[in-house]
Amino acid sequence: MVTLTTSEAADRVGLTVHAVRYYERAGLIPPVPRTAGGRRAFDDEALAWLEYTACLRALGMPVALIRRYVASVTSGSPTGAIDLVMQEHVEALRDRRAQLDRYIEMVERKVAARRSAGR
Amino acid sequence: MVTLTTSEAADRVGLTVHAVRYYERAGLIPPVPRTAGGRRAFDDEALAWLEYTACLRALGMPVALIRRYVASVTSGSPTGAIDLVMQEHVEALRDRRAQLDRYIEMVERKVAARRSAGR
DNA sequence: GTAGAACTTCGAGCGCGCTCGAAGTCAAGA
DNA sequence: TCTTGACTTCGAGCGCGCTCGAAGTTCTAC
Repeated sequence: MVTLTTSEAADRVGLTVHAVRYYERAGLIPPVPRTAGGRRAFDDEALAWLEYTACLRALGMPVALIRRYVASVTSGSPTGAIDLVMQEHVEALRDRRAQLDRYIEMVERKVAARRSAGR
Repeated sequence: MVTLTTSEAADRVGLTVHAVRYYERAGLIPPVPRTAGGRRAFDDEALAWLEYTACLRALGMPVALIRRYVASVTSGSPTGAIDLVMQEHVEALRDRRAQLDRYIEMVERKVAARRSAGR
């Protein structure tokens, strides 16, 4: 089994080592397997979690919500409540996308107007 | 000329009065016209600025950048540099939208997978 | 065996973007 | 005129999400 060190994993997902450690400490990813010497050894699963969490953060999902999600999944909680939360997040993302479309158009018009007005 | 008070303007664009005052103080909007008593009286132009700035903030444009933009426009600076910055921001928005699309799909797959796996 | 790099934990600090409270001023209604 | 309440400035405080430094440990190369 190939494993990665903290810095390798951080590079892989585009985070700093500090951020990666913070993610584990803050419960944004499940505990990462360790070597005999106590160092993190990211296996495929740990890396997948890290990637997924990095994605959720990039989407603007709050740390507290990701923490709840991770806790729910790792505890094997049978309630579907957290999935509902995720579903809602996806809905919110769609809204945000639509809003983004409108905003892009608005900013473009502004820029174009200023350009045609001779700066 | 119809003008709005701070709280009316704030309601209109979905900000708090504190945030509106902060925006002016921080140079995110040009100085707002005042009544004889020193109170803000938002005319159409001031309101348009407020709406636009609120939009830019919602898009994630940093306060410092908006400040530069506002300073550039209000000073009538002839350089097109700030427009370039805005153009770059629009490009960044497009990238972000594309990323958002990918992420939405990714999260959806995850949610669907957990659902079909019986929670 | 030892130097040095890379890792570890812990806790403090920081930048952003507001947010709020204090203390005072202004405006509209009774 | 007086009350009520929304407005004003100013500066401090705060929550989030890292970020960094200190002090110590472990791994790797020589």
